[in-house]
Amino acid sequence: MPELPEVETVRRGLAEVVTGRQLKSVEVTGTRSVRRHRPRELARRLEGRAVAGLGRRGKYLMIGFEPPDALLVVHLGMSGQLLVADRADPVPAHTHVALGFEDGSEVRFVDPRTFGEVFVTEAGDGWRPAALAHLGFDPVEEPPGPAAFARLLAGRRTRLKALLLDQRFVAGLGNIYTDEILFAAGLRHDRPASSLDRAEAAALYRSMTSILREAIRRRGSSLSDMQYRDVRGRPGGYQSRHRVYDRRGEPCTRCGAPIERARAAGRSTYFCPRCQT
DNA sequence: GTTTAACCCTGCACGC
DNA sequence: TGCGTGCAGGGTTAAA
Repeated sequence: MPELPEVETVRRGLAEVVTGRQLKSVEVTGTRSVRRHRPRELARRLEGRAVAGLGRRGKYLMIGFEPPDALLVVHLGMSGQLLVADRADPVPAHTHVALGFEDGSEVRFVDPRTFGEVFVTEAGDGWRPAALAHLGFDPVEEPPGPAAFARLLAGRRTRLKALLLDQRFVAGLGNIYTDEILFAAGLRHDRPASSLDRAEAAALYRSMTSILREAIRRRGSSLSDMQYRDVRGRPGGYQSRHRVYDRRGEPCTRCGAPIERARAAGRSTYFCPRCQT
């Protein structure tokens, strides 16, 4: 399931391929993926325009068009992929949107579970569209700093796992990276956010920023066949660095205690019962 | 304000 | 081998 590091990897891969290219056609074959629009609306608003650049806010990918006042926003949901192909290549199952460029290349939005979506919106100031105004800070693009982060935690009684998953608080974390971040910080998922002292808040902030940067460096996490792939269909490499996620019963890499699984914020949650307090 | 559950959907693991 | 069942998860919404 693509989270911030995976979306960032897709953004970088896509930027290399489509920046400056003119969009020739938009073909919509899966209406659920473009549920905010009528099927022809994407084509009407974007065809004939050139790609100005790529951006990202949390798990949302933004393709900006010239003149810079329209954005094609993509959320990959659970199973979404953006794949670069040649127009002549066979079209994979569950391809819902195809962006055709003037040079014959194609960007395909493939999404078996259809939790993802694609929509077009006004760019707004500095690529901050109103449609994404609900998002909290992006921990890679706009890290608030440890002191401000501690202040954000202070007023919240919510448990840490639920808070980190809340896109209105911090944008880009999902189930995998919240568990990895909490382990690295030595904090349990069910600690109320407001119970952290200054050192714990700082540790959480450091873990969050450093794990995300390292995961981006390793091009994200891919856990199984269905899972995330980059724009060329290649898996990421960060899964080998997972210390707790999907490791129930395996020994903690730090203390040897078996990793446990619990239900938190409606999600499977993996943690070390000894290292995380 | 916070928490829980349901919903959308498909592939896959599992038990029989 | 084949079938049915339950689970997985991101985001939104409703209910508690």
